[in-house]
Amino acid sequence: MAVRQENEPAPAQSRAAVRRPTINDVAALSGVSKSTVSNVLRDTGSMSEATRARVRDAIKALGYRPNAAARNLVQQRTRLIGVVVGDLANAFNAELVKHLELAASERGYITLVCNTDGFPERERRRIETLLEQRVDGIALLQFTGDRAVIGQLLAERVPVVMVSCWAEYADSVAVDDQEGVALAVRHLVGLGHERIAHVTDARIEPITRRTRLDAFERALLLEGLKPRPEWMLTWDEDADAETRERLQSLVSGEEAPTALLAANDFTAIKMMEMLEDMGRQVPRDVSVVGFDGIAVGELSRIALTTVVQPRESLAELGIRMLEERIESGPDAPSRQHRLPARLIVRHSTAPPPKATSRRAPRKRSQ
Amino acid sequence: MAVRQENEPAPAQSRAAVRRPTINDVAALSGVSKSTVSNVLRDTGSMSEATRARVRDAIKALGYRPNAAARNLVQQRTRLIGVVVGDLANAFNAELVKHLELAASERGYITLVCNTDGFPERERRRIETLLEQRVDGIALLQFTGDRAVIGQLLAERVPVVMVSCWAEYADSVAVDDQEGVALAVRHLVGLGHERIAHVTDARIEPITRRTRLDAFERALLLEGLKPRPEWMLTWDEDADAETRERLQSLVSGEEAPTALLAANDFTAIKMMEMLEDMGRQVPRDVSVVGFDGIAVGELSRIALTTVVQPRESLAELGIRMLEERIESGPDAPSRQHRLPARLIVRHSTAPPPKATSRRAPRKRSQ
DNA sequence: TTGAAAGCGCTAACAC
DNA sequence: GTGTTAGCGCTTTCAA
Repeated sequence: MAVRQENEPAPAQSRAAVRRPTINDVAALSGVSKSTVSNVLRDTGSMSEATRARVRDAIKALGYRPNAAARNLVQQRTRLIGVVVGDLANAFNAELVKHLELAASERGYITLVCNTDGFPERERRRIETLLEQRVDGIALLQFTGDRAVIGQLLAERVPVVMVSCWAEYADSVAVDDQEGVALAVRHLVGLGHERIAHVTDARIEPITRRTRLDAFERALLLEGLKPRPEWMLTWDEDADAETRERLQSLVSGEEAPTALLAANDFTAIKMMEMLEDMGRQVPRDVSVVGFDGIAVGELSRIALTTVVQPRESLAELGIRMLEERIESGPDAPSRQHRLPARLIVRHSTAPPPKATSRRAPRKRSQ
Repeated sequence: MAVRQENEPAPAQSRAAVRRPTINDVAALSGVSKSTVSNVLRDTGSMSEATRARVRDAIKALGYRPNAAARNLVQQRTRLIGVVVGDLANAFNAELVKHLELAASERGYITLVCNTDGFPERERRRIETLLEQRVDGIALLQFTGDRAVIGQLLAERVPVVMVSCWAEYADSVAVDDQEGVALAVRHLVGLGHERIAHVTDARIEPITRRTRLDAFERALLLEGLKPRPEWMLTWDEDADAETRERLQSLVSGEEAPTALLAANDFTAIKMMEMLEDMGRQVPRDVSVVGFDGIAVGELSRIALTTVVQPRESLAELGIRMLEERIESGPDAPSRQHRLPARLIVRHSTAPPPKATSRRAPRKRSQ
């Protein structure tokens, strides 16, 4: 091992990143001007086949690759888009990001993925970075953070699309929460459940949380059931014990709910776990329905009945909307889309333990 | 809806992305030269407090934000790093990417995430894009693709680090597969298992696959057990039925294995599903051990005994190695790290159904 | 302490 | 068909 002397100069190669050939090198080698090279690269202008061939050869010989920074600088667009996500480790988000990356890439965009872990400070810094990069647009996913940020972005006239969340004043694409929740409630009622509780997740973006909760109450009402405030739980990862306690007291009463509708799959699975810890079987004692349709739910040991969000379409449409926004500029009116939800019935739902009422099953146009 | 005339000029805002203030604007407003502004921004040089304040005010007043493309161009470095991953929807990868993003961002790098779905063509295009962006370095995760690509990158002298996979000639960081597998085997043998099968996944990067398989055989030998080639399965998502058949015949014989060691959690869980489809209980009839330590395994309904990879350390160290490579240039010798594995015993393992031998439990220095 | 000027690698308008 | 030229927004000498 050579010991480095105190004042020895740094080793040769150090960070002097290998010099890459530029368009000038190509021009010199092929004996044309750099605009001709540029024209060949971008397939514009017109030139003789011979010239084109010579340029192509030079490019290959040198291993030339255009420098995006230079192009960005002069074109004033980067074909970069930022994707801001709370938690990539969440399966739903990961799948969404994956499809966003695909859709973006098919349209010639590169994605910069930013994981904020829900910290507003981190989020602010990430967005700042994205703006320095002059991203052409930003996709906000399951945005749990400071909503002021959105307003600020809009004020800066940066193209923004909300994917799987919602803001009145910004382009948004999300699942039809209302219909999704209604599907779930109808399914449970169809099985004979009349006492249905709702469990939401503190980390769901507030507007979506509110929407799903409202949809839940409305759906109950439509089924002739009365929403009970004490049956609305919020699960908070940071206050696990508290949730457990509330759930415990909820299910141990005589008039305990026979079904739980969770605002997402993650929570649904958590609830299954908790219930079984407490000695309640799912679905024998309590039915559980989720929302999202993440892959884990398919496992036969989980077999979660759930409302599926069309992740691929959400991503696809989100990117399309973002691109349109980029094209049309900040003054075009904002657009919102709701995509249809779909119920998948598996084995976490069953009729309630004992029939608590004898009213005839209601026919509904599904 | 206004109908657009044939030769009408395009609408005003259209894609003429809002003009952002430049360093010149700041210089003009604060009455200094742009080099002074630059110095204030980068906190270099020396200037009077008054000047600094004036420049700061101008920056704030204009909402100025430096343009990364311009900086990249002149500095010949981008602080961008590419992360190439096969499948983000895979929980292990998603977590790794998440931690890579964090570690990178803490060091001032931005990550470009590329999902290849294992298609060599897509992978090649993505890497090409990364190189056009002049990323400072690339992290290859669970790299299943064309290994020629790595050689090519190395030949181009691009800083590369393999995270959770291995290449002799490139910087690599991975878990200690050998020790991990040994832990699992010892655990099973300790429970009394003597007939242990191995199931790998066709999508695991070949070298890792090989390493784990070899480690498995070696561990068996060390325990005085004989590896049986017919007990080495490969699960292939695209040939699900075939795997099922092989598994079926494997477990239906008289001398069937009483335990399965899978090369990753995903496969382990798949095997649990298949076994239970076939009417075998886990762990009553067959024990199953995984490898990775993904979150799903923690669910009480899954409760997978598994070898945990230290994802956070892998990511952290991977980024650090990449940065060092960026600093030291392509000629520094390559470095490899193995991180310790940890066994987590949950409820997918138990003693074999009937004691098949009475040999005394062996004491081992763990 | 500050400024002038060159130039990073490319595109695009225009000339020839 | 092909070349010339003027930047894009910044950093970085080097002078003043």
